[in-house]
Order: sequence, then C-alpha cells, then structure tokens
Amino acid sequence: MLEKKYNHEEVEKGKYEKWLSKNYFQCDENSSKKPFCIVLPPPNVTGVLHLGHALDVALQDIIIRYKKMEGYDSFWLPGMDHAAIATEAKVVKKLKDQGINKYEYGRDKFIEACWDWTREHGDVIRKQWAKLGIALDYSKERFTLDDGLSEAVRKVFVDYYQKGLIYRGEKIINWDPVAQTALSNEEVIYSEEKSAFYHLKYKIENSEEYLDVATTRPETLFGDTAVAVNENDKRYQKYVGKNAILPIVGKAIPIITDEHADPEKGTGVVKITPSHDPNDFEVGLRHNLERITIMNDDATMNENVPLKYQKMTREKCREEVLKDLEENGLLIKVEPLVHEVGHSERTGVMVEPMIKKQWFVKMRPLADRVLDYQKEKDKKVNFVPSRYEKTMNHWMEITYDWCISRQLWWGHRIPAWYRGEEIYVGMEPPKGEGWVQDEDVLDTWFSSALWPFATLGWPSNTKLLEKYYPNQCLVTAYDIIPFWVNRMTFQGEELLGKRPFEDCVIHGLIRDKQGRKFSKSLGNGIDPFDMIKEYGADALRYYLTTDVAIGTDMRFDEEKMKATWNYINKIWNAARFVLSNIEDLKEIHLDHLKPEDKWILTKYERCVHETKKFMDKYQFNNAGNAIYDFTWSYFCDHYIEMAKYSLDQISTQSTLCYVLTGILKLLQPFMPYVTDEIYSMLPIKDSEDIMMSGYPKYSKKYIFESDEKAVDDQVEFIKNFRNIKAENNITKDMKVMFDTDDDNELIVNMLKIRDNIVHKPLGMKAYKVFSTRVKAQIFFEKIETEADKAAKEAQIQLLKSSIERREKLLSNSNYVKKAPKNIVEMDRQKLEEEKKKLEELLH
RNA sequence: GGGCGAUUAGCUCAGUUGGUUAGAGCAUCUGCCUUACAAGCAGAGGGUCACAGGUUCGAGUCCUAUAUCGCCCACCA
Repeated sequence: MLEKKYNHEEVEKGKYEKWLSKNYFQCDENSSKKPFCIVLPPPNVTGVLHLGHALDVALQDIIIRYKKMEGYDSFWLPGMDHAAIATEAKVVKKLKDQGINKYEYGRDKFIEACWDWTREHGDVIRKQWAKLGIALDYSKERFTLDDGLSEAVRKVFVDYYQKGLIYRGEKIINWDPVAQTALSNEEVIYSEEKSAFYHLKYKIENSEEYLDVATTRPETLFGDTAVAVNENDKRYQKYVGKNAILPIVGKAIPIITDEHADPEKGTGVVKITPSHDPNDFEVGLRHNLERITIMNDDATMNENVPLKYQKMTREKCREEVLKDLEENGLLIKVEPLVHEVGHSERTGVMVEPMIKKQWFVKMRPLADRVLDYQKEKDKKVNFVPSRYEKTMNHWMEITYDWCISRQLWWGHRIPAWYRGEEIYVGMEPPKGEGWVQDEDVLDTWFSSALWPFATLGWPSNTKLLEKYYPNQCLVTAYDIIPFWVNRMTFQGEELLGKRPFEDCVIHGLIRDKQGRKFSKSLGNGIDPFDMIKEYGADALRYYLTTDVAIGTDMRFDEEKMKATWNYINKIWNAARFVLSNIEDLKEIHLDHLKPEDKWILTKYERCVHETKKFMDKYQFNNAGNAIYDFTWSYFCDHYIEMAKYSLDQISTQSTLCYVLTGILKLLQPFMPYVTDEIYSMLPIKDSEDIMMSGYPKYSKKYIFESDEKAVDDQVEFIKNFRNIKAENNITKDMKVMFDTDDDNELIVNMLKIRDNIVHKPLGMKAYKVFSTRVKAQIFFEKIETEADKAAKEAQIQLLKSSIERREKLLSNSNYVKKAPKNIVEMDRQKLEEEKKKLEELLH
C-alpha cells in the first residue's frame, strides 16, 4: 500500500543509481534504431548550476526520454566547458586570496590549478545533474579541453589558416584591462552611462580662430593625430589642410576631411584617435595617420602622454585633463549626456579599444554559407519557435571578423610558432631551433563551436559521428544564439558540409516573480536544489517546462511549485486508489466494456493523440496541460467516481489499470521518478521499468463516439443537477423523477439519489433538470424567490439571444455556402438543442 | 536608428492552419471531513482579448496605423 501522501524524498531515493546501473541512458551506435541525439550545452566549470540550467536540462531530458520511449536510439551527450576567461578569472582570484600572483606562479602551475578547479567543480555539477534525474550518457562525457577536442581545435585552426580563413593581424580590438585580454564583439556588453559631451578648443595653427571639438573622452586627446570634418560641411572648408593645435600638448595635427565626420552630429568636428577608437582607426587607415597608443595594458596612461599624467588611470587622467583644460580656457562647455558604453561581459570593466596583433576568423564566407543553407528546407537549422531564425540570420548578415586570440593561459594554446619574422602553423611543433609558440589561447567559444561533432570523434571518421551527426536537436536559451548557436552552425557547415542539428529549440530566461532578472545584487536568486529538496525534482521539472510556451521568459513563482506538488500528490492518490482495487487483476480485459469504460478510454485516446502532437512540436506546455486536464478532470473527477460502483467488475479494473498505466507513460518524460515508482507497483506491466516501456500509441480501436457522447451528456446532467441543488440549497429531502426511460444507473450512483427516486409527480414545487438526452424533475419544499425568478429569466434571455444569433447565421446563404460543413452542422445541432432547452424552461 | 516580442479574468499564463458561448492554475465567494486525495470534493462569480481601422459569412487569431512595456542588434564622435 502506498503512503497516504506523496513523499518525494522517498520516491527519489536510489532511482538514479538504478537507472545508471541498468545502463538505461546509454546510446547504442550499433543498433538499427533511428538516432535521436542531443549534445548538452556544456556548462562552465566555473560554478554551480542555476535555475536556467535546470530548465535547459529538464527540456532536453523530456525530449530524450520521450524519444527513447518512442523507440529511438536516444543519445544525450554530456560535458562541460573550460570557460577560458571565466575560469581563469576565478582561479586568479583564488590564488590572489592565497597571496599568490599568477605571473610569479608560472604558466604550468597555474594551468594545474585550473585543472584542480575543474575537477572539483565538475564533480559538483555531476551531482547536480543526478539530482535532476537527467538521462545523460556518462560513458560519452567530454570536456572542451580534453585531448580529442584539443586535436579538433588544432585541426580547425591549421586548416583554416591554410585556407586563409584564419589570419593574424594588427587591428583595433576590444581590450579588457582587468583580465588583460582581447575580447570578441559578443563579449562586450553595452550599457547606458551618465557622461558628458566635452567641447574642447582646438586652436588653428598661427591663428586666433579655433575649432569646437566635442568628445566624450577628453583623456584620449594625447592620442589624437588629426581632426576631421566632412568635406561637404561649408562651415569648416576654409580650415581643411591647415593644422590644429592639440590642447595641453601644443602639437600641430592636420585638419582633414573624412566621411566619418557627420555635420549633423556634435559640432561636426571630430578628433581622430586611431589607437583608441574603432571608427578613428578606420579613418587613420584611410589617411595613413600615425597611431599613438597612450595606455598600458591595464588602462593606465603610458609614456606617450606628458609626464604628469603618466601612470594615472583613465578616469583620473580625464579629471586632470579637464581641470587643466579649464585652467587654460580650452574647455568651452560641458553638456550632460547619457550614452552606451561597452563593458567586459566577464569582468564588468569598461572596454578599452586598443591596437593589438591578434588572430581572426574571416567571417564573411562562413556566414554567407549559413545564409544560403537557411534557404533550403533540408539544410537549414529549424528554430523552435521559428522567429529565432531571424536572430541568427541577422547576425550572419552583419557579423565581422572574429577575434579569437585571448591573452590568457587557460585554454587551447594557439598552434602557431614564431622565429623572427617566420610563422609556422601546424598540428605539431615545428622542427628546428629557435621556434617560440604563441603565448595566447583561443576564445573558449572557438572550441564549443565544434561541440556537436568534435564530441563524436571528429576529425576521425567514427561510428558515433556517422550515426549522430547532424544531431537531431539542440536546446538552449536565446541569449547564447550569437555566442554559440551561430558559431556551431557555420563551423558544422564549413567543416562537415551539414548543419550541426536539425532542430534548435530555444527557451526563454527565468526571472523572479516581479519579472526581474536574477542577480546577486538584488539577492533574488533561487537555488533549484532548494526547490528539489522542498518539492521534489519531478515537481521542479514539470513546473519549469510547462509553465509558459517555449521561447518566452517565465516568472518563477513558488506558489506554482506548490501547485505542481499538489498535482503529483493527486496522481499519487489516484494510483493509490487504483492499485488498492486491482490487486487481484491478472490480465487486462478490455471487452464487455460499460459505457463509462468506453467513455474514459475514448477520452484517453484523444489525450494520447493530442499529447503526442504537442510533444512532436516541442510544445511541452500544451502537452502537459493536455495530460493534466485528462488526468484530473476526466480520470480522477469522473471516471474514478464512476468506477466506485463497479469495482468488482473485470472491465472496471482493467480500464483503471490500463488508463493509469497510460497516464504514467505520458508523464514519464516530465516526472521520471514518481512514474517509475508507481509503475513498479502495477500488477501488470509490459516492461521491467517504465522508461523501457513504449510511449502510448494512439489507437482508434478505443474510440467509441456514441458512448462518449452519451456519457458526456450524463456528465452534463449531473453537473446541472448539482448546480440546481447548490443554488437552491436543496437538502436530502428532495425527490427525483426521471422523465426519460433510459437506464440512468450511472447518474443515480453519481448523485447518490437511489433512495430519492419516485415514479409519479409529487404535489410540491418541481425544478426541472435536463441535458440533451436526460430529463428529470426535482421535487422539494422551497419558496421561489425573486432572485430565483430573475436568474431563470436571465437564462431564458441568454438562450433566446443565442438562438436568434444562430438562426440569423444559418439563414445567411454566404455562411452556409462557405463555412465548412461540420461547422454548419454543429450550429444546426446546437440550435435544435437550445430550442429544446428554451421550451423546457418556458414550460 | 533597425529588428523582435509582449499587451487576454484580481495575479501568472494558454489559446494550433481564422470556426461552438475565449480556457487553465492561483486568488475570491458558497456548501461539504462523500472510506484515493481537506495539499481534497461539489458549485459559483469574474474578460467589450491594449486602442483605431480594414479583409472575411465569421477575427483573440490575418493586414495597416497608434500607445505602453520588455529584449536584441547598431560606430553615434
């Protein structure tokens, strides 16, 4: 006998270990079953899993488990990401707390510390996966920095270099002065900052005139090598070709014309600092301007600025420069301004544009191929919801060369060696003396972009690769489409000639109850493992995956966690009832069925049909609702109540068992623990464990339309009866007389009115109750109030207006002609029913 | 500046290729310890689907415009 209440801790105990020991999560590359492969988005080894991860993996687990039950060779490949910059930052901090400096510690020892960190945090993450109950094939687990992935990375680098898709160049890049590394555009987050537009006086050489130059960054004036105006800007034409005097410094710089100078913006005069502004860098290229880098790698001022400013931070230098400008009358005015400033995604520091020699991936040809593939049905990545395809396409259209070198130690070291002016790029170090390997590592996303195939053995031609590439599906949040989805797509298509995955399911982000993002400063974070402790993994998984439509953000509300627990408790109790009544059942016999058995079987089949339709479209909220509605409303509220009057019958017991089994299977992907537990207690089962049994198949064999309608009608009658009883406060003293001769046994049982039946009208007030087919009168002592009369009148009016509407509709020849026949027929039937009801009411 | 999304019951959200009287959970009100479940059961109330037009026999759904909120992208010096 089951416990009276669902106890999630008891239910979950030992289950994951059981599944693992039976190798239920392992793929079989030798089987002839159709593959269904998902590679897990590898979490960073920097930390623990949060609610977003829980949602992400719950969705994937549902898909994997569903496909497995559907007969696929499901394969979910786990792994983690070394997260170059993120992990390095954590380890640097950890060492710093111990009083150790990274550079003094040395590269080898530092990397060893990173490996220690990885092992430690990897174990925590694996334990968390286990808590969530997810069906990962650990025998295939990978790490972005393991030997295989590292080989794949080197291979891509070398091949691309040879094809000219990777090059080394001196360009202006986003520099993180804290981590002291280059960043890609995607790693720069723009946020609004209160700043100012400073108008500076750049005097014309040998003249009393001056140019009003507006800038947000006065401290960069030391790097100015020109002042630009637009060639069509009449105001300044007379100055072009002359020199301007750089304030403070007193150096003469040329006044040039360039398209970058927009007459509409600011004063129309723009200072050009090629070394510290991406646009100015371009201007500098066009005009062959000198580049003066004025900052050190930590963004303090370097030896190229006047002595008094050297070693100051950017911020301090700005203050001082402004002070000095003001003193010299060179600051015209200060306009407050709010503008977007780039910050490092990882360290949060303001990004400094710097000219550095870095490695780049040439993006245009790669992106163009993706855009081509997206035009073809069997080549494109199918996004769910489809609108996210636009996000990828847009990125492909505007992307520019990807800066992939990072001045870090933790990561894939760039396979390039230098000897003087010579460069060697290869899988192995070059032969000969004097070669020095590039110190830098690659952007962590360079390796994760290879995840869908490098994890399967690429560049070797493995069985895994052959069977599971392209992956059938990828699941991730929309915020990493640019970082990851896009890059996997162009890499897969370039390197293997095929899209990396057929479907790409995109989910939203989880916010707090007020719709705010979770953040440390707000302290509104929720630990998924606290939720599991309180409500169970099944409840968390179900809630996260069914609360909102896929692709939209959700607001986390613990009240809903409770409601989900209640739902599972409801299932638990329904199972308790069924199991306690089918102990002696030896075989399921679905013949000699009563109408209510046929009714619930029909509803069940419809539920299966609907659920599968939604599952196949990744609409888990709809699938969940379909099962919920069937289970709670039809099975629990009605069928179990009906069954109580015929529990000794084999048809009842069989139906109870059959339908309960079906519900468990439908729910298994969402709630693997509780369904496994209840399934194991069934007297009759088709498999050792539920996850190895098949998913329900829709069968018309158990669709009984006329019985369905008949019992629907009886249910409607029951509801109407109860309604009238409740509204009129009728006690047990009433008598009931059926006007119809049909067998009303079910109704009598459900309403518990066996002792109230009469066969002749009584001399007291009678209330009529009816559905389409069943009619009865309730006799009871009651004085009809004005309110009762008004309610009845309202009901009559409602019917009348509905009848009028329908008659008008049906007399509209356009409608009858153009609307589908079944819709018209339905209206006709409804009209008839409404007319009958009205007659009953008026009578 | 460009793009995307949202706007439906008090709250959180569904609503499929346009087709019954727009649904659910929570909350509210009424009555019930009916032997699976009071974390439950039965019943009830609550929405001019943001706004204005249009297409259609028929619009929450499609088209156009507007408003508010959110997100993404973009070099605004």
